[in-house]
Amino acid sequence: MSPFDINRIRELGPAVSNESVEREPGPSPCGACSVRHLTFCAPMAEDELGHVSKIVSTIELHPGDPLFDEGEPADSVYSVTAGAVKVYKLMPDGRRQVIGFLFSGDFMGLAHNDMYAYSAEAITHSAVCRFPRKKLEQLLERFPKMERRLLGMASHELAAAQEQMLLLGRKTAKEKIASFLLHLSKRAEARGQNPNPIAVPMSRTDIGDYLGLTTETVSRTFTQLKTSHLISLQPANKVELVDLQALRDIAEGA
Amino acid sequence: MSPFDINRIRELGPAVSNESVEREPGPSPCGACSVRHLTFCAPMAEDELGHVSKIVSTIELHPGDPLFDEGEPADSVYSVTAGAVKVYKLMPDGRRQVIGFLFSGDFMGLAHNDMYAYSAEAITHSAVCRFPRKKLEQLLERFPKMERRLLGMASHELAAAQEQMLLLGRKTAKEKIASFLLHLSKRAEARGQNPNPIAVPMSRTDIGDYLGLTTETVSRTFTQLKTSHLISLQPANKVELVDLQALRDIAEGA
DNA sequence: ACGCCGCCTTGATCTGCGTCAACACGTCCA
DNA sequence: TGGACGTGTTGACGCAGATCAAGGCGGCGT
Repeated sequence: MSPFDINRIRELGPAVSNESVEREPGPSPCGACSVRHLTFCAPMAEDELGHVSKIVSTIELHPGDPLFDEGEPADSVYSVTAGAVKVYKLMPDGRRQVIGFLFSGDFMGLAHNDMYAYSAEAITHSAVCRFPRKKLEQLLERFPKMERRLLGMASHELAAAQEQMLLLGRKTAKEKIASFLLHLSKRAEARGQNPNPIAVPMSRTDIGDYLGLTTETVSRTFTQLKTSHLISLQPANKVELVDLQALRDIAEGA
Repeated sequence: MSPFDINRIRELGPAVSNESVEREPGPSPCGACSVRHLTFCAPMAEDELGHVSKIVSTIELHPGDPLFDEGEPADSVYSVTAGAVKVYKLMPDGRRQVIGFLFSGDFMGLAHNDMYAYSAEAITHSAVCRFPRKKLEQLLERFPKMERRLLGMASHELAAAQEQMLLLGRKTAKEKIASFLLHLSKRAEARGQNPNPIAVPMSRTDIGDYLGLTTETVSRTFTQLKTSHLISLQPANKVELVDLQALRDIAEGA
């Protein structure tokens, strides 16, 4: 699991160093960001790539750092290049709904009007790429095919959101937790990370706010799954999915 | 009161008839469909419009008629031109989550892969416009700006889905119902219909499956709001929002 | 006109999860 | 070294909403 084997692309734009690459689990803004440009816009011709790399900048975030808040003018779109970020909505009395957890390769900030629809905050030490909206739009003007890629990503997001509605509206606590773990595993695999002892970097409270549960219920359900030998809790916030099929059965409500 | 009782599904082929304009609140496939093309793709040049009208066909649906099922190959995108349609997901044991209610001007079927992510079924006597995916894609090739419109619509959908997550995960039954009624009202207004005594064409069961509640709780909450003089239930499934501000306060959890 | 059938409403009871509370454990810093 | 703090776990109890059950009502077909 070597984080980023750079070589892929060298940044042409500002704030670029073609040598500085961290191989750590920690963020590696530049290298990872390059990789992300590819993911974000791939496949992309050389000239396109040049244009894209000129408009981005990398931001490093520490655990708990806010990136933007719901209601702020949405002047940028972001792509996560390392770490984990949560996006959430708040009610006036403080009730919180986590809309999603973002990892390397995920994007956020596509707003249908001019304001962010949610707040974003780093969970772990993270790095994100910033795409100023104005410049991104100019780029879309120039390379209309990028819109299809964006549309594809938005559709994907939409399908995920609808799946989450089913979870929030109709699943039990146990089904929610099982679905959540399987989802995390699938996404880790998709991004080339170890899908089985999965990293679970977010707190019980965050998980609860994502699944429509309290931290106590999350905790109890974890121990229940552990006691039934479906999962095993490991050090460093890792969770091993011991009986995948049983978890799948539970997640689907079978 | 059956505005039209013609043959069930009447495919209108390439030509959009420009004369048949209905004046009824009931569905009006041809006229409305034309209008919808405009909405779907507006603003659109004359030649574009010509192209679009060549690829669509109109389908008439009666209450309870299915349009497509989750898991089917997604060969078409649909735009509702009259009536009301629900889209929903099912769990193996029959639990149901209604993902959304669609009215005139709404579209569905944007799938991120090749299968529909949900099932669609008419609630009232309805009409929808069918856009074969293949032909739509050719059109997108020819008129890339349409993709921006589609992207805008998808982003809008996404924001709505995220708002619904907050509702499903964190709101009480009363807050859910109040939010739902206000949402219906806003959408009726957006489409130029009466926003106050609002039409509520879907059943209590559908509402419950949309809000993550049972029909009994939906019913009880309606009577509770009625008893508190916040709403008034009128004949023909109409609901009057008597105290808008109080409803808004409840919906926001204030 | 009648009876059937869906949908809605209402009541009684049950329960999954929330709430409140206590405590264990690790980390940080004085 | 100790204590304050944040995070996680566990227990006891309560409640919002689910479940079970019983009508009411209106539309529709014969």
